[in-house]
Amino acid sequence: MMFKKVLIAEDQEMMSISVRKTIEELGITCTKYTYYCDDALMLITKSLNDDDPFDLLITDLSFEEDHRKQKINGGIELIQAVKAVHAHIKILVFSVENKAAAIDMLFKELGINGYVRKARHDAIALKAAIEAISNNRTYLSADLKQIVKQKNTYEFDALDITIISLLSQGVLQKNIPYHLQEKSIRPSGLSSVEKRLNQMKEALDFSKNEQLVAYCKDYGII
Amino acid sequence: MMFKKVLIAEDQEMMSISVRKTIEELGITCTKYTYYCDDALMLITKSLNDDDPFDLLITDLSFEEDHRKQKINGGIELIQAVKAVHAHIKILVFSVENKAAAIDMLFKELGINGYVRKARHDAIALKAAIEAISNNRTYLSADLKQIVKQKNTYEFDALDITIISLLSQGVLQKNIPYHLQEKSIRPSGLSSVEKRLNQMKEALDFSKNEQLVAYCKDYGII
DNA sequence: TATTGCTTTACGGTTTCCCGTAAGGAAAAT
DNA sequence: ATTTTCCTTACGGGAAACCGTAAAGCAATA
Repeated sequence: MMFKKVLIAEDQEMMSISVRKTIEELGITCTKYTYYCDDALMLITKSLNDDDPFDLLITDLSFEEDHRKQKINGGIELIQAVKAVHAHIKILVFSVENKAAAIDMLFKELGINGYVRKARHDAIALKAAIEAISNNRTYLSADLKQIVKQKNTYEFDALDITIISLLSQGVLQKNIPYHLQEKSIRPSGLSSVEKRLNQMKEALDFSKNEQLVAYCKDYGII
Repeated sequence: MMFKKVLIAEDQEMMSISVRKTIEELGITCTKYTYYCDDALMLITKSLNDDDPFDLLITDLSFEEDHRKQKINGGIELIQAVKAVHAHIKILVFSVENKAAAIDMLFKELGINGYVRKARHDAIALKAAIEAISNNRTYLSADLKQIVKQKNTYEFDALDITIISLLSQGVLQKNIPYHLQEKSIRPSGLSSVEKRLNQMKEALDFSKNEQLVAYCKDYGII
């Protein structure tokens, strides 16, 4: 039972054009699209009020800021907001993100129905995903399934991220306890800071803080 | 004088579709496309041999690896290889990259003719870029021009980049002289390393190495 | 209340880093 | 050849980070 009404939230105009074209090729005629998260939520709520709801939301994860200030920042927040008003809409995420932990979270915590990565054969993958979801299955491409399985990445929590952020801003390690107290983050002792840094370095097989900063920058953690 | 023959090197199928569509809308009918760098170079050389050369290459920067092992890795290498066989072809880079240093390098060192970022209004930007380049102008969108202009007060040279790379890989500062000697980079003394680090931190108003690593990651310097 | 187990904090010794100063060395100028 | 200048290297004292261990806090349990 193919979808009838689809909403596309994607800020790259070129990519949005392609998604529309692909949808069209599947014979879905009632398609709306937007370049902004706030608009996407607005269209969803409006369609509910009009008693003509969307069946599927195809959304990117990263949206760039511009002059139009948004309340909703990024695809994750959008999915949460949409789920809050329209719990049963199917959601297909279409993004370049390929970090196992992040994708795993999308399925487990946000309950998305499919994930297609912007990559070499994304057009065919997108069609397959829409097809699968319309038949009440979930979709995740084979290569990503493997990556998700072997996710042995360290889970950074708020304390970890705060510590590394402070370091990357030039705060002396011995002064970090003061900053943590200001933010009411516990534990805040210098030894705890040292312990956490050692845990992170141990888990990732690093020896220096500089490596942690580089790693967190690479993976968008800070 | 609009282009007649255009080659598209772009590994994301969806994005490639959109680029083709955009080109078509400009009235350019002789278009070839490929998902691989090696194929792109091959098509360029073949067109030269056939005495029917391409006028314009539109290429992405990042290409993902897959089962087809490539000699040319990424858009930068592709541009260098293409320039080597066909010096006068116009080159338009179409990428998500928004690091000032990287984009600046593309124009100054690789001599590209235009840069369009994959972003909100990329379709209209791509058309404008092709239009501009066909009139022997270069193209860089206004927002990126600003970023490139106000780029770093400090010019990182090979020594700087090597030092910061080593730090970000976990090498102890006191061991850096050894690594520099292995790479035959001079000066290599520990004091010189310290001096350089201080120069960089002074110029950027930083106090710790962690800040330098974060900065260089942000601007794509390492 | 006392015990147990766990987490957080405090402390001291060692290593590394930081920073100023002085010595060494090469190239240019006289 | 000598001086000047600039850059590189060496060294040493003090600050910060690193690391192990011990003490203190705290919650759960009996």
